[in-house]
Amino acid sequence: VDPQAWKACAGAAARFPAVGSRVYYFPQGHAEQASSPVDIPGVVSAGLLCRVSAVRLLADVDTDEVFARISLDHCCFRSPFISSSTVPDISLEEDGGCGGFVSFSKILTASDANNGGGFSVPKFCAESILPPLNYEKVPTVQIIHVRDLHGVAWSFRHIYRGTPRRHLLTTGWCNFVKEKKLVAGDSIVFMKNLSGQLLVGIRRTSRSCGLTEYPRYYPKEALG
Amino acid sequence: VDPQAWKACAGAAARFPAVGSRVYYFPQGHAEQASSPVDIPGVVSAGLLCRVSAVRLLADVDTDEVFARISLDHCCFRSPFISSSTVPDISLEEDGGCGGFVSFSKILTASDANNGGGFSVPKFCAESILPPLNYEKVPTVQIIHVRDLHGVAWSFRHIYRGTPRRHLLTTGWCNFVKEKKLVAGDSIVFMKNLSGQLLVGIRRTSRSCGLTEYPRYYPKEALG
DNA sequence: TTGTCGGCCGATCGCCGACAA
DNA sequence: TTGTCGGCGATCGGCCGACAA
Repeated sequence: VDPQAWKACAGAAARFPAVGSRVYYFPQGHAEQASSPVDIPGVVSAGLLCRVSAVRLLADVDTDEVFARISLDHCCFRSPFISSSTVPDISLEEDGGCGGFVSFSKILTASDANNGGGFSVPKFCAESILPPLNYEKVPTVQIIHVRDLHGVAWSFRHIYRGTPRRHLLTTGWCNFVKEKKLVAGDSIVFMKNLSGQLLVGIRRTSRSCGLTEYPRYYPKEALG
Repeated sequence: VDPQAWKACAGAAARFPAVGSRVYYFPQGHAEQASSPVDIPGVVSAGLLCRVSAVRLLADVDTDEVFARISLDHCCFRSPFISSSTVPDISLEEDGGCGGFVSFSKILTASDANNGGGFSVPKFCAESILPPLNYEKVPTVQIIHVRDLHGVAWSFRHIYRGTPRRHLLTTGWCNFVKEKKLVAGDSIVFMKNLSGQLLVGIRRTSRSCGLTEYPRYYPKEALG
C-alpha cells in the first residue's frame, strides 16, 4: 500500500528498520506474536544478527489493519518475518515532510458506530481533507468518493446541517461500518494524497480483533 | 447423526457398505472427489481389496449435507475415506421397516425460498408429521419446535389459513432460509422420530454448493 | 464544537386472502 | 391442493434538528 497511507494508519509511533540495516532477531519475541509456532533448532534466546533485505508495507485483506513484512538475511537463515505495526527501538526511516499528504484520525463514538446514525466529521478534518462544499446551496451536501487501502471504492453522503451546523457523513456510512465490522473505540483515518484522492484506513481497538457476531437462531414466540 | 434421519436426507438411492464386508478401493475415484490430493505410492488403478472397519454417518457442519465416512483396513494400509452420499454397486445395509419414523421432503419453490414469504407445507406432510392443530380455534395456529441434524433448535409458526385453507410456516421460516442459505430447488426434509420429536434436514441442489453472496459496496447516489 | 437523543418519515419485511394452475 | 401475486399494516432504518456537554 501507499507508504504515507500506511504510516497514517499505523500511527505516529510506528517504526520499522531501513533496508540494509543490521538488526537482532529474537525468536522468543517472534513466537509470542506469531499465529504459527516458531521453532528453529539451534537458535537460542541470545538473538541472531541479521541484515534487513526487504520491508513490505501491507494491509490485512480482512481487517484492513496495517502491518510490515520484514525479510531478514543471515549466513544460513532466511525467513519472512511479520512484525506488528509498532516495533520500537529499531532504526527509524523518515521521509522529508508530508509534501501535501494530509491525514486525520478519529476514534469512533457510540453514535458513530451505531448503525442507526451517521458519522460526525470533526470540523478540522472536513475542512482540511474533504472536498470544499458550496455553502450557498441548501441543503449543503455532496457525495464523496473514498478508497480503502485495498483500492475498494466507497461513497458517502457528506452534509453540512443542524443547529449549530456540523459536518456529517450519512448515506453509505452505516454500510461501511457494517462491512468493516467497526465498533465504538475503533479509529478511522481519512487521508488526501498528492493527487487529491481520498483514502480511508482503519485502526482497531485491541478488543475488537477477530470478534464475530453470530445471528440468533430462536425467534420470539409469535402466536397470532 | 441418527441413522434414520441420515437416510431420509440422503435419499432412497443412498447406499453404503456394511461393516465387515469386503470392498475394492480405487484411488482414482477417491482422488476425483477428495478436496486434498490423494497420492499413495505403489497403489495403481487396479484397486485394492479392503475390509470395511467402520461406517460413520455424518452431516456437514456448515451445509448440513449428509455424508458417510467409511474406514477401510488393508494389510499395510489404513485410511479414512469420505464417500459421497450415493455410492452405488456396494453392498446394501437395510433395516427392517420404518418403525414409526416418518419423513417428508419437498423441493423449495420460488415462493418458499423468497425471504418475503413463508413456506407452503404440503397437506400430507402437515398431517403426517406436524403436531395436530386445533381446527376449532381461529386463527388456527401453533409454534412448532424442530431440531436440525446438529441438534440446533429452530421454531416456526405453523398456521392453517387462506381460502382455500392450507398449511403454512411463517414466522421463523425466513430466518431459517437465510441461515441455511437455502435457494429455490433445494429440498427440505421434515422428519418425526419414534419419540415424536421433529427433525429437519436439507438436501441441496448441486448448483447451490458453496455459493456465497457478497454485499454491495457502492450505495446509490443519494443527494438530498 | 460535537455527542446523544427523540421525532418522524419512508422503505422494507413479512403476514394475509385472492385467485388460478 | 398449492404456487404466486398484490395489498397492507407493523416494524425498522436512518435522516433530522434540539440541546447540552
